[in-house]
Amino acid sequence: MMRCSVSAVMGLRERKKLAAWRTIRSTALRLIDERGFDAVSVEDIAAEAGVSRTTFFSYFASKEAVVFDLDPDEVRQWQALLENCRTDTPVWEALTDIALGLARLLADRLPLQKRLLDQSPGLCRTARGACDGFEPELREWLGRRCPDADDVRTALVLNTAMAAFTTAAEAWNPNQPYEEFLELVSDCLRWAGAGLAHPTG
Amino acid sequence: MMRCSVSAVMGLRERKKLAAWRTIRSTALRLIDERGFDAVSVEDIAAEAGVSRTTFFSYFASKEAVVFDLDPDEVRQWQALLENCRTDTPVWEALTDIALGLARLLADRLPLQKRLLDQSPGLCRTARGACDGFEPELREWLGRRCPDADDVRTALVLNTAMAAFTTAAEAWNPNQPYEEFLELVSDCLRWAGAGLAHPTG
DNA sequence: CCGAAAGCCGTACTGAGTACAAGTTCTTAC
DNA sequence: GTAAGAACTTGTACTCAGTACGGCTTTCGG
Repeated sequence: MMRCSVSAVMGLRERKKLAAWRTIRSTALRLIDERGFDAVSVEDIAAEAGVSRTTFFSYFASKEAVVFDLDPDEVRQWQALLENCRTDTPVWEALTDIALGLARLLADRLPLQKRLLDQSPGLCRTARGACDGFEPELREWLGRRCPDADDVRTALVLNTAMAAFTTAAEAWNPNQPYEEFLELVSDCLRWAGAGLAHPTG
Repeated sequence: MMRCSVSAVMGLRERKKLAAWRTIRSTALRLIDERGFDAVSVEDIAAEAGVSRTTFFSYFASKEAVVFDLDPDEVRQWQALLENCRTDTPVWEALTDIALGLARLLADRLPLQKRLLDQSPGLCRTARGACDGFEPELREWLGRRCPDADDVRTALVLNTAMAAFTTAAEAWNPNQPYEEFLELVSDCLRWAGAGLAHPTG
């Protein structure tokens, strides 16, 4: 076991799985972009991607997941982002860095996601999905980072940071250059960090 | 039209509608409390309440709505809360007052809702529902209150306040006295208002 | 009391999500 | 290389939320 030839780096099975994942996802995004989220059924996606409906649901937990789930590569980057985080800076600064890192990580797909959210009412419910998917890992990270802190306070920090990120995502116009979004994220986190009871500074 | 006899205060039609609403709602909460959200179908609720499935959906937009929607009486109280808000205090203070007023308004049902959320995975997705339902009106209120403010900043204030409220609701144990929850709401809003970048104060 | 509006119900449909058994493809240990 | 077995795919069949609609009953206004 664990031979080191090229094909053993990632077995045929794994490679096929990743390829299927990407085919399904890109097919789904294309169709949804063309017709709108509600006008595309899972059936349509599966057929167009050349798999069965059953298989679609073995890759994605729901129809919405196909819009929001991360590519395995991106998952690795996201994990690296959390791991390589400086531990000598204040928590809020570290969180800001993570938020900006995440924003950069999502640069390819967020504009599309934003457009879909803006036009597809059926997707609004999960608007938070764009960011909520990262909550469990972030929570864990925060717990490791501040093991002695008050639970409520920690949760508040996390939820507020996510609210700031979401606010930036909502305010941003996907036709603007991505830099604008990064600045919005930065602004929102700075404001929330400084305290919203104070007048704008 | 517009006679002032007793029966004209609220026509028979309206009274029946309100009665039906309350019957459906209380039936639903009872069943869901007994068996869990996912183990109760809309069919069950409708049957037990003595109406048709169709009628259920004419009263509630979704199965989740029956858990979170406000009683018309509560809607009036909620609107009054927004209207009677002092305009001479800083926004964040006013928001804190509203949050506390809302918490008091929900005192009857929030413990039950919290219990349901804690145990019913199917409801988690809408966890925000407990508070998101108030967003549109709050947003409007904020817009009226600060017509000249930066849109992003305003949205951030709103989203952060809701995050604080949600954090309190998540942290609170429904078996604790309700006072604890009110204090949590107050704490979370105070912290967020003071700025999360600063150490606990 | 009569017409119009509002409300209720049964029926029938779409589409998401799950369960499962049978078939296919890859892996691995020999 | 091959055979046992794990992992993956697929079709089928089901449950349930949510929508559309036509017909019936109740209430309202005059």
